[in-house]
Formats: sequence, structure tokens, C-alpha cells
Amino acid sequence: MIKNTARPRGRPRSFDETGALEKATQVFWSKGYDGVTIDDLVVGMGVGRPSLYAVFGDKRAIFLRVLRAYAERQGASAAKALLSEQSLRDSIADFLRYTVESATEKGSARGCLLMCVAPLVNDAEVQRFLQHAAAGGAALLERRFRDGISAGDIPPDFPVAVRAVQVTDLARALTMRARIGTPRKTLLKDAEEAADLVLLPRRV
Amino acid sequence: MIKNTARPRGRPRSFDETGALEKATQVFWSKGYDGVTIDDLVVGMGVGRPSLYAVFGDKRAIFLRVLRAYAERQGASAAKALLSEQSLRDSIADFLRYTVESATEKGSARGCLLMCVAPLVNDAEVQRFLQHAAAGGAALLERRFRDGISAGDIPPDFPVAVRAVQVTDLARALTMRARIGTPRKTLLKDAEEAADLVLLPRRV
DNA sequence: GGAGTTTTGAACTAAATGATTAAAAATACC
DNA sequence: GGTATTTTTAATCATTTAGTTCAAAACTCC
Repeated sequence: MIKNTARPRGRPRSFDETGALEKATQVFWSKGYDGVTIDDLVVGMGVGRPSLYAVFGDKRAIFLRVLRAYAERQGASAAKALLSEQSLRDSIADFLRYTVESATEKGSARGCLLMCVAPLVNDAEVQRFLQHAAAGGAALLERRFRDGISAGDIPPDFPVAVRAVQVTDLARALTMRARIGTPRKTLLKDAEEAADLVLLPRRV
Repeated sequence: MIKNTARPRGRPRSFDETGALEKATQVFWSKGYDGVTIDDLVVGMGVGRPSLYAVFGDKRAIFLRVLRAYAERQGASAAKALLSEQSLRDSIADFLRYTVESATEKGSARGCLLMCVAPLVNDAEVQRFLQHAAAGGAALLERRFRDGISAGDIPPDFPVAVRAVQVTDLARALTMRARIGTPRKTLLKDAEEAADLVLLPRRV
């Protein structure tokens, strides 16, 4: 006998939990942490106020969940760009292009939750998370550079660690410039130039 | 007969206007635009509420004045680093070092008003101002690169415009990383690496 | 010293905001 | 169909916030 305890006991929820969090992402992304009121979240997430407090907690708790989910998605995208079978130059360029594209997507706010809005949150836990996320991104790039050495795309003495943080820095800057309204076209050009900058061989 | 109309008519002000604006800078810098309340400004600037409205206007007006004054000071510092008599490499390194140092100054908030907090202000005028300021910084660097060509520090085909925006991008990223708590020492090392990255000659 | 002028301090108003409560609604279990 | 369980809707409360008002204070000019 299969007990159909698939559905929980009481009145079913009128919202999808992860869907509501994604909507919350957009709210924080466009208005910034301090600019968001509970009402903004109630409206933006489509969740009634009491349900919101019961299920997600207060603003800070919601933001932390949003941040973690966002970082996970972005990490996956970065890994996809960096670890797919293509030349090193294409990998780095893809990484930077994707950064620009997601920071200038139509319909969504400009910039990026991790790089633009979260750094302005005066909260120790958020800061620690951001430092960790930044280190993770750099590690991913460093690994890609190492593979590039193995494949012979770059010389063995290529400064993998230094270049890795430089790529994250350039991505960060492109994202911030997206936020202040720099056109996508400009940023895509600059992404190409950034890829060249970190990869082109140096004179000995 | 000299009319001693040096002092204005009524009760003298208890605060210094530009001094109060500098204090307001610190308030916005540390709390972000949306995180600042009028009370924060009243306390931080040392100006009574009615005087604050009468002399400066509302929060947005105060922020705009603060932003302009801040940009002017920062522009002057950048020009000083870039246009003093020293090698190109020292100029660029000084520019980046100064960026890091002012973004990690003790006693002041971390990061920078122009690069960290202002981009999050959803205001068309602020955005236009930031784009203009960014262009001004890049123009300053481009001029310095041109002088470097004249002086023979870099080859005549050095891509001055591209490298100029790349330096501003790297400075921007260093500033953002200062905001999330990256130690000054790390950022100073990265500033040196950034100077090398944009200047070291490329293989033909 | 008195009249006119400007700033200040304290109190005040209206609106926004964060958070809770209680009854009604929608479901599963028996 | 009745009961237990959970969510929802609407209302409510307390606090914070933006902005104003007004009398008292501090000054210049005559």
C-alpha cells in the first residue's frame, strides 16, 4: 500500500518556493539591499506578508538565501564556459562575454548581484561569503590556465594565479560599468580586449 | 568708508558648509545611498534638521553635491599621480597604488564613493555623472600613455585608448575588492601586477 | 539700546515601514 | 461529512522616517 503522503497536510501554498526566491533576486538586483522594503518583496515575490515571514524569515535571511542560490547558478555558468572543450582563448573570452551578457540582459536589472549590490551590504556574513565566492572564481580560472599550460596554449612559466585574479578583476569592472549604463556593445569589445590582454605572449 | 559687510546679516551659522559636506561624504560612503537616513546626515554632518533642508536641500541634493566634490578631489589626485615628472610605469603604478590606499584608508569606510556606492543609486543624473567621470579618468590615462609614446617609454603603436580603459577597469576592481574586505597588502601587490600587465611589451 | 534679519532647537505631522494577529479558506485524514 | 492542519487575506500595531512649523537665540545695522 502506497501512502500518498506526496502532498503535505494543510492548505497548499499558492507560490513556488524557489520561484519566489528567483523573483526576490530580481528585486534585490534592481533596487539594492537597503533600497528594498518588505513590501517590495511581498509584491515582487508574490507571497503574502505572513507567509513570507513564516517561510523565509526577514529581509536579511531572504537576501542570504538569494545570494547563495545566485552564486551557485553563476558558478555553474562560469564552470561551463571554462571547462568546455575549446581553446584557452575561447574559454576566457566566453567567460568574460557571459559576464557582460548577463550584466546587460534586457528585462533584468543591469550589473550583477554578487559584484554590484552585495558588496554594499554592511554585514560580516555577506562579506565573508563574497570573499569566498571571489576566491572560488579565481580558483576556477587558475585551473583553466593550468590546463592551458598542459595543452601548450601558454608557456609553463605563465603566472597562472596572478592572471586568474586579473581576469576576475576585469570581469568585475565590466560588470560595474554595465551597472552605470555602459552599452553592451562597448563592454563586449572590452571583454575581447581583456582576453587579449591577459593571454597575449610577452616579449622576453 | 569701508562697509564691513564681510559678515552676513543675521545669526551666524554654527557649521562650516564644505566641512559639513565632507562629513556627509563619510556618511554616504559608509552606509550607501539608500542606507542613509536624514537623521544619519543630521548627526553625521552636525547640522540641525531645519538648517540642513534650508542650506542643502533633501537627501538627493546633498548626495549630488557630495558626489561632485568627491569626484573633483579624486580627479585632482589622479592628475597629480599621472602628470608628475616620473616614468610611465611609476605614474601608472602610483595611480593604482593611490586607488588602493584611499580605498583601504583607516578611519574611513572601505571602497570609494564613485566606484562602489554611486553606481547603485538608481538615478539618471547620477548615472550620467558617473559615465562622464569614468570617461574623464580614462582620458587622463590616455593622455599619459601618449606622453609615454613621445618619451619613448612605449612603442608608437601602443593601444593607448584600450590600455587606458583597462587601467581604469583594474582600478575599479581593486576598489570593489577593497570594499568586500580584501586586505590592503594583497591589493597593493595586485596593483603592481596590474601596472605590469598593461605596460610590459608584447612579443611581435 | 532697539529694530530687522537669519539660524537654531524642539516639537510636531503625516506617511512609510517592519512585524504580528486572527479569522477565513483549502487541503488531507478518518 | 467532520476534524485536524496549514496557508492566506485583511486588519492592526508600533516604530521609523521625511519634512515642516514656530518661538527663542544670535547676530548686524542704525
